[in-house]
Formats: sequence, structure tokens, C-alpha cells
Amino acid sequence: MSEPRRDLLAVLLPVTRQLRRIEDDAAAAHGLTMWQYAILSATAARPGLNQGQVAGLLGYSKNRMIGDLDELERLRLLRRSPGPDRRANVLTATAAGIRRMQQVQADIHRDEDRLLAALPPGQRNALAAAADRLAGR
Amino acid sequence: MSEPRRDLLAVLLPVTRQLRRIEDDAAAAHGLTMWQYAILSATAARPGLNQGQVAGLLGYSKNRMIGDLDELERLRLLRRSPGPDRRANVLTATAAGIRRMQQVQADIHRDEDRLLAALPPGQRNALAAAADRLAGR
DNA sequence: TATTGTTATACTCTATAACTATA
DNA sequence: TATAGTTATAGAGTATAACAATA
Repeated sequence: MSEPRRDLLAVLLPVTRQLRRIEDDAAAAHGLTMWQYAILSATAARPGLNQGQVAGLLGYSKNRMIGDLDELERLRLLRRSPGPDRRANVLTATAAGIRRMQQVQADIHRDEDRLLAALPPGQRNALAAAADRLAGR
Repeated sequence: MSEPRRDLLAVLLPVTRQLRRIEDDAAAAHGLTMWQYAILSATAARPGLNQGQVAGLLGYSKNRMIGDLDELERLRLLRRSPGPDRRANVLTATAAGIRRMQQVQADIHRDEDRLLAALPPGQRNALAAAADRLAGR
């Protein structure tokens, strides 16, 4: 007999809760919030984006992002500069911002590895591949 | 060359956001919230649990759960009854509660199937299996 | 004294809608 | 008029601690 089917959300929520804690802790260890880290990460990976584009990319919201951007600029980790359309601010991570982001990311990947060690390597790749495929729609 | 490694949370968040909306909508279509559905589901699957145990199982909190339990009792979908330890309330889903829960669940599984149709079947199983394994710690 | 459920409170998060300056 | 960023505000969500009944 087969087990009753479990809601996928119920299966995924505990994992994402652990991952969320990993990112929160890693960011905090380097003086940032998770969202500030996420903003730096997106900005470094795809330079030239404006605020709205980064917000959309992260599934964040443009108004919530403003306080984070203020703080990141205050810390000299990121710059807002007027783009060709002078309504839109182009975001650029500074060298210090990229370094900081990489430090947080190294901690995150280290802790993810610890978590994922429970999985056989095939399943580990399958998890990321499946989630990646699903996220695309 | 290989792509830069992506944070697992960034990969999983978009999927869980979609799943969360699926559950919210399905529960709302039957007059419940997602958490009320989750409570009914856990209570039906493992009868005899008390409030704190259900809260722990769901990753919810005992005080937030109280309003939901009040509402579920008002709707005659669930009962609180004193257990052997008279401090603790044993939760029991009524027949109507189980039916309601199954209706919501059918909607959820239908919409999950629609979402998961994007995946090759092997990846689909791998996703659930991997998440399940990880959730256990 | 510790625990279960409850209540109260404060704090954070989130969503919505204006407002400005550009287009 | 429409859009990008900003600001203000209200509502939902969340965490914490205190309380009553029971162990």
C-alpha cells in the first residue's frame, strides 16, 4: 500500500524555514539583513538594474526595499545613480559591497552543505533542478 | 564552465510562494484559511493530539492557533475535549471537518498537479523525496 | 515548580494608496 | 497621462510575556 499523498507545501515549508534561518544568521553575522544580502547579490550578478527591476527579481516590493537601499548606501556597499531615464536609479554594488556579499554567501553555502549532507548527491541536484524548473513560470 | 551556485532559498522561494497561493485559494474556496485547513489535516491524520502538539507539528504557534480553533469549533468542523491530562485539550475533527478538509485537499492536489506538470516525472518524485528527507532534521 | 491553554501587548511585516519628479 | 521612486498609513502577521487551571 502507498502512503497518503502529502501536500507539497507541507513538505517544503520545513526546509525553507531552515534555509531562511541559515540566510538570516549568515547575513546578520556580517551586519546585514537577509534582504540586504539578496539585494547585493542580485545587483552584483546583474549590474545596471534599477530598483523596480531588482524588487521584481527578488519577489520583494519596491517600497519595502527603500530602507534597505538607504542602509546599504550608508554602509557604502551600494550606490544609487541616475540612469538614462532620470526617474530610475541604477543600482551598483561597490567593491566593498561585493566582498561583503561574497562573505555572506560563503557562510550560506557552507551551512547549506551541512544541511544537504543528509541527501545522496543525485537527490541533491534533483532538488535544485526541479525547483529551478518550477520557478520559471 | 559551470554556472555560479545559486542560494537554495532563492531557488525554492518562488515555488513555495506559488504553493502557498494554491493552498490559500483552495482553503478560501471552501470557507477556511490555509492554517485552518492545515489544522484539520493534521488532526484528521493523527487523532488524539493536543493543541501544543499540533502547533509544533505545523510549525505554527499555540497562541496564534487559538483563533483558528475557535472558528473551527464554531463551524462544527473540530472539537476540543479534555484529555487524561485535564490541562490539555484533545483535538478531534468531526465528520464534517474531515469532509471539508478532503474537499480542500482535492483542490490543492489538482492545482499542484497542474504546476508539477512542467516536470519530468522522475524529477517530480525527486523533489518530494529530497524535501521530505531534509525536513526530518 | 512546571506545563497547557489563554489573553494582552508590542513589534514587525506587508499591502495600499497618495505624492514628486520625470517622461 | 503614465512611470520610478518615495512616503504615509492601516492591517495582518508574529513574538513575548503574563495569567489561570492543572500537574
